[in-house]
Amino acid sequence: MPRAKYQSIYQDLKAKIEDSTYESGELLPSENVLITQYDCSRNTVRRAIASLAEDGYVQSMHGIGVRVIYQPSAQTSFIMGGIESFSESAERNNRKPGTRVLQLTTLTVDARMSKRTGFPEGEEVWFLQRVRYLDDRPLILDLNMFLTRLVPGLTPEIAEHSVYDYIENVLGMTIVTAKRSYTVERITELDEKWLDLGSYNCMAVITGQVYNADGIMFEYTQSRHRPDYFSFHDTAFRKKR
Amino acid sequence: MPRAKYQSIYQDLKAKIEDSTYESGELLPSENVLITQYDCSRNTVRRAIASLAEDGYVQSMHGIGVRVIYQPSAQTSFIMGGIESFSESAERNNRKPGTRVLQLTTLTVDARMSKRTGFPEGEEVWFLQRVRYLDDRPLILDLNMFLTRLVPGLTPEIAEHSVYDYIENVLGMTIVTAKRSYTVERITELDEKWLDLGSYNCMAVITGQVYNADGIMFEYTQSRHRPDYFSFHDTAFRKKR
DNA sequence: AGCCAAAACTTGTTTAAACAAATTATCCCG
DNA sequence: CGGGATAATTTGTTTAAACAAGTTTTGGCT
Repeated sequence: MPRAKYQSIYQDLKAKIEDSTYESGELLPSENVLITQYDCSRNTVRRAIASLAEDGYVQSMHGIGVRVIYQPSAQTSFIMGGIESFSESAERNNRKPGTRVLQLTTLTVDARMSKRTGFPEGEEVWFLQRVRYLDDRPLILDLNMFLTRLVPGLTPEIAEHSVYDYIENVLGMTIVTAKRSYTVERITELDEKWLDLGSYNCMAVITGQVYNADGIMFEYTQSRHRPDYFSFHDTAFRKKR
Repeated sequence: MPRAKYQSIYQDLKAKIEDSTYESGELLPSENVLITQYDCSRNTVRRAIASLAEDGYVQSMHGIGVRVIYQPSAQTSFIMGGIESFSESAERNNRKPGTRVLQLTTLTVDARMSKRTGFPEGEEVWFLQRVRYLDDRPLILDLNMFLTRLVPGLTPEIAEHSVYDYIENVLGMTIVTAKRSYTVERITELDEKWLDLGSYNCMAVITGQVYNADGIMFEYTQSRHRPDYFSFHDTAFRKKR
């Protein structure tokens, strides 16, 4: 459960928006009302509301109030969001996850690899390649590289289950930030060899760097998805001049 | 220029990170130092730092400091981010923009269209279809629908120049929030008819709803990009349990 | 009724203070 | 010299207060 008061207010408001206690298009109760409802200060309420705005749930209007702009998404595809392990995503989308490990070796980062991944040259890393199954169909090709210095003791068994579970619950490392880039690329021989591609000649590709609690980049990842099993959602704001 | 103090601090720190005054991997000066540097309160400094973290520029570490995790991205492709008009994006990526208007009509939203776009049934909307050129090559197919009630007086001339410029500077409406969904879809007959597709049989598709300052959704948009001219960047955070 | 000023209510920004929690540096003692 | 408690430093959370700025309501005057 949330350790901070603003987080519990955020979650309570979020739940009430999702179950239409506060309906889309309406205004939230004013800050003063929420202050008495949650018995807290104005800043704490405002912090919760700011998080909801960041998620695209509400939009503040100066002098007027806070409008609910939430729209439930009826998505049937594989939805990305936040930092999640494959197992977590599959579970959230009500699909049966499966994993086949193709390769697990160590290698030393050279100049070319350093430029591509962002790892310092000379660092030793794990090189892990996996096929991901959703409901028994091979749909995603995952490439992961982990700093062996920070993620020691990887085994095929761990890679088949969940590396993130191992990192967080066995090694005790905290995962914090991920920077990602979304592109669409032509299929490769590896894609064709291992995946069920249908007639697609493109893949949705997510590449990213992941940082731990010390602000050290410990993982580079590339995830190749068959197009119809990929969907990503985002909220953006118009920059003020 | 920024109206608020925290915004100018944010921009100043951002610039100093981008020009390596504060290098990646290093710690920012502590909050107390920044308070004296910028002659402001702690909350104001913290607000600026929170924005930098949201952008993936820094990461705070409890009891230690704020680490810079910025990495400059070599942007060779067409990069999306924030809410921008096509002209603005093209200019930022140093490409010559061009537009050809295919269709500009009005229609009434029926049940099927309402479900797809999120517009209320019965509303009258503009239906606008355009081909977008980058450096004289047809690469993007844009479909826009605007509430005629909120965006009156559209003409092919405006559509060829910039609808957003018309909305903001002529109508005086303020654009605030955009919710987007990124998917990859098979090419359609329209894609093939109007665009230079190479051998791709997929398109990167961005669909979205845009809200104005009153929290009213006034635009539905679908933008179909040729894969090699599309790239989107994002920063995500691991959810705390 | 209509108009206008004032008041009330809303969100936005900034400062100040106190305490909590995590890490690092210091100092004292054996 | 080593170890451990203590102090200092750092970020995290919460409260309180004041003022600014935008919108709506009120009320009074013509």
